[in-house]
Amino acid sequence: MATERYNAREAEARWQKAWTEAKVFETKNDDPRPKYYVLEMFPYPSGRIHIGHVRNYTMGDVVARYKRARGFNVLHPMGWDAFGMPAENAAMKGHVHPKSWTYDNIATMRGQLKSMGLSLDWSREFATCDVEYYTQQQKLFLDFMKAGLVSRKKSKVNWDPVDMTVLANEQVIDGRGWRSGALVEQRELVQWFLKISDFSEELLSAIDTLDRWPEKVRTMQRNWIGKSEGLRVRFEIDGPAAGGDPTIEVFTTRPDTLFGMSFLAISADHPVARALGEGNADVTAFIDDCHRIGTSAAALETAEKKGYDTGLKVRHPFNGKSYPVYIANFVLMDYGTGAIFGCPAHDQRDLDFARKYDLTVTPVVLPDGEDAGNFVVGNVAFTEDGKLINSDFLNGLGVDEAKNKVASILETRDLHGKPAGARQVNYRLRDWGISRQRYWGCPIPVIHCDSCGVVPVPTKDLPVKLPDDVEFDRPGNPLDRHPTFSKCTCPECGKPARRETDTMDTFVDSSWYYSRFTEPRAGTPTVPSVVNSWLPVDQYIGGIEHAILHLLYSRFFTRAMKATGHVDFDEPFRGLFTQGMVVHETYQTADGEWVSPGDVDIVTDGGTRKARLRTTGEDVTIGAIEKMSKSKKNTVDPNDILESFGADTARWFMLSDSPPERDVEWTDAGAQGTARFLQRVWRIVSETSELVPATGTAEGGDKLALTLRKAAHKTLAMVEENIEGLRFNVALAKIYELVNTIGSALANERGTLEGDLAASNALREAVGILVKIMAPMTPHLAEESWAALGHDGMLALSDWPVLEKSLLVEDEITLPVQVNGKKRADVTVSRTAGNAEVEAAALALEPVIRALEGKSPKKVIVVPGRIVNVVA
RNA sequence: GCCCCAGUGGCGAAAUGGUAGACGCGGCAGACUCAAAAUCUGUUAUCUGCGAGGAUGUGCUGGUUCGAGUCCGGCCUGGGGCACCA
Repeated sequence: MATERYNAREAEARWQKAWTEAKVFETKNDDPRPKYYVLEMFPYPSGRIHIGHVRNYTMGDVVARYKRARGFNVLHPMGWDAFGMPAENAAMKGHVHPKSWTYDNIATMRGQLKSMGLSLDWSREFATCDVEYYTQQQKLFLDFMKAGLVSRKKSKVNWDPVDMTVLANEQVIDGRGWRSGALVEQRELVQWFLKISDFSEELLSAIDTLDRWPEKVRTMQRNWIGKSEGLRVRFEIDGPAAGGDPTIEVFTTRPDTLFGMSFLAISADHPVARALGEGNADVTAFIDDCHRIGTSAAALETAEKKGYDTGLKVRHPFNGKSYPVYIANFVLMDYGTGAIFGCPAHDQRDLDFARKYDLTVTPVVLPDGEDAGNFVVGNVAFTEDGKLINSDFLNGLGVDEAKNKVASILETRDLHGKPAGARQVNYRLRDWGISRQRYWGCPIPVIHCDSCGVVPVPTKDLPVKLPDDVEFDRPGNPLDRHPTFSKCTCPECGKPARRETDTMDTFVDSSWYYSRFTEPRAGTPTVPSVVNSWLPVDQYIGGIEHAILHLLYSRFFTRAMKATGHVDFDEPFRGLFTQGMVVHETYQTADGEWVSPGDVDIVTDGGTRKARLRTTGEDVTIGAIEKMSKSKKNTVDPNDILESFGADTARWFMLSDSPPERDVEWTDAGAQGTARFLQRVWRIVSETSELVPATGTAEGGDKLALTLRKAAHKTLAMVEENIEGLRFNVALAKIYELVNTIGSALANERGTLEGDLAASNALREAVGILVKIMAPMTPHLAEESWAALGHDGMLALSDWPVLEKSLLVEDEITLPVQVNGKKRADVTVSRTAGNAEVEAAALALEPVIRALEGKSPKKVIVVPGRIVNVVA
């Protein structure tokens, strides 16, 4: 058969051009068909697309192309999450302006994405660093201010005392600044916040409505919001008050354990701690020590638990005893009241602390089945339910009863003019600090006036544009030292004033871009009628690493935009899918240098794989399969893949094998296998077009014709089901099976196919279905094949095949037969056979009789259409 | 440290509580070829057996069930997130 090989490079460029020229993927807002909005998380323009992008955008594209074929008006846009630190780092390192660095990167990456053949509406593209985009974002900010959703308060930052600059958490390594190596300090700055905590309850309860989100993401968000019901308890200071207030208030979810108290601990930032620190060098030293741990929760909680005994005592509300007050490095000022009471027997952290400082451990909750006389707590706290002991009037109660009793008493008792206790619902979720002391972000549009205070920039004066003439020759915020940026006049009184130099967290940019795509050039943030018709996003696809922050901020932002009239819906993402990462083997030379896969040859020597350095032939060690990272050099550049194999191979391979939510490993051998498979499909298409030139209708037929038709329609049904469920790897496996069926028919039944019209029409139908169901994954090959089969017009514009359900029904079914849960035989029965009939047939089988060893069955379980289990 | 997730052949994996290993990669054997590549066919969990077959097997461990990779309890290992990386 003189079939030419499929030339991916040539065909892909040709079809990409044809799609662009015909504007096939440009979406109209007034199209009457039902809408479908599919969106992948937009990329940060780091310079080159990453293999993870290839995977993410291929998945979205499969959905987009599939839904388009099924008759939807599909919106599938792309843009750039273009503000952020790397541009400034590049500016400091390479003397290139963040703006040109970013836009150059975008140009490169746009080209790479285009070569993937994604069905994107490029006419809607924007970058968040476009002045047009951040102007609208500034308008939103001003509207949020008006609506009372913005606040200013003091909050902590990591401060590098040598570079004199604020550091991001990732720039703090082992407590030191990444460039200077100086010990990082905490500083308090007055910063801008969005009041996400106003929506804590709403964001929590609405999680129940997100039924097309992964359960694990919903759980993570629930835990993050962290609703807890507890009691604020005020303890009287035993002796002179520090700082005026004669009491210290704690928040606890376990008021039932009050009688097990052995200390009270306050945060290093608690007003009492600060008051004690004044004029006391020891206290100050301890507080400074706490501040050096950093600001990240992970650092705080993995640090060794330390406390400082202040010498202060508090009086217990019930037993009248005094307990020591510690300043402790694990108590957070941001959560609750910044103070806790410690009950070591029933809280692990308190127990660790008590053991370290030799404090008493009194169990007050007795596990069921334990004896109060012998029960002791060792090094594991008991945190579950039980009966109260050693607790005076609470003895014998359950945990919940005891909590209620304590709350009822304390909320009616007076302590220095206020109730001694108050029930409170508390959330872990904190307000969203959006201030960044950096250049490459959206300027916060406010002005500071000595007379008028904080004044919003009037809308007519927007945008507050980032100046281009900035220098990165030293660390710190270039906006601060810019000669004119901060100089302005107060819009209210006209006196000289200062412009805010903080810019916004880049999470703000990504919290509403999905709405902007619906009308990306509008002079308002959104056009409500348009955005309300498109949103919510039907299918959002992105990395699991965004499970909490980005997705929660977006959910909040949508509500804030609703409150200010920009949108009229609550939840931005109806369906969410979180994909796994792309991983790769690592390679290391004998002296520990990491080696890139591109510099390594893999050889198989007697069944074992070995790796050699291509240049020198030196053996290198094959290491663990890990997340691709620059430091381990185990990255694969998608460009190489696209150039050597073509987009369809890259796309197909990214979808095959691994389930999309799991990590996937890129292997060269796998890519080659995919390329071979695509050539095989091309041969099948070519042979079919030569063999069956006429267009006939497939119907009826027997033997081969029926086999082919059944295989094609069964595959069609499975592919529909598995694309809808985003199980791409399974959909692909079913396509392989169809190709195997068609391939073996072409190889072994040539005579029938040439002589029997029913068979040849069935072949043609099967190949046509094959091409169409592959089109979402390998669109270029599918277009080329469609044309080769003699069709006019683009496949991208044609409909999905119509499923003939009658072909899915089988007359006979084969059921496995188990004896005591072990499979012993198969039984083939009519589809309509009743349970008694199936049972009789199963018991008559020779292997079943043998397995029963003469015993009579006690019970026979027949699950219709599934299985027979004989219990002996 | 806290929250969440994953673990199945040599490898990637499949499996509404119902035949564990579909499909692919790799390997092995064969066909075609002067030869190679490409292609095609067969085979491929482990142990045992000439074979029919039998036994074992889904990270470890205990449980629920007629039946558990799947559900529940306790562990182990790896990964993601932890509020200024995006």
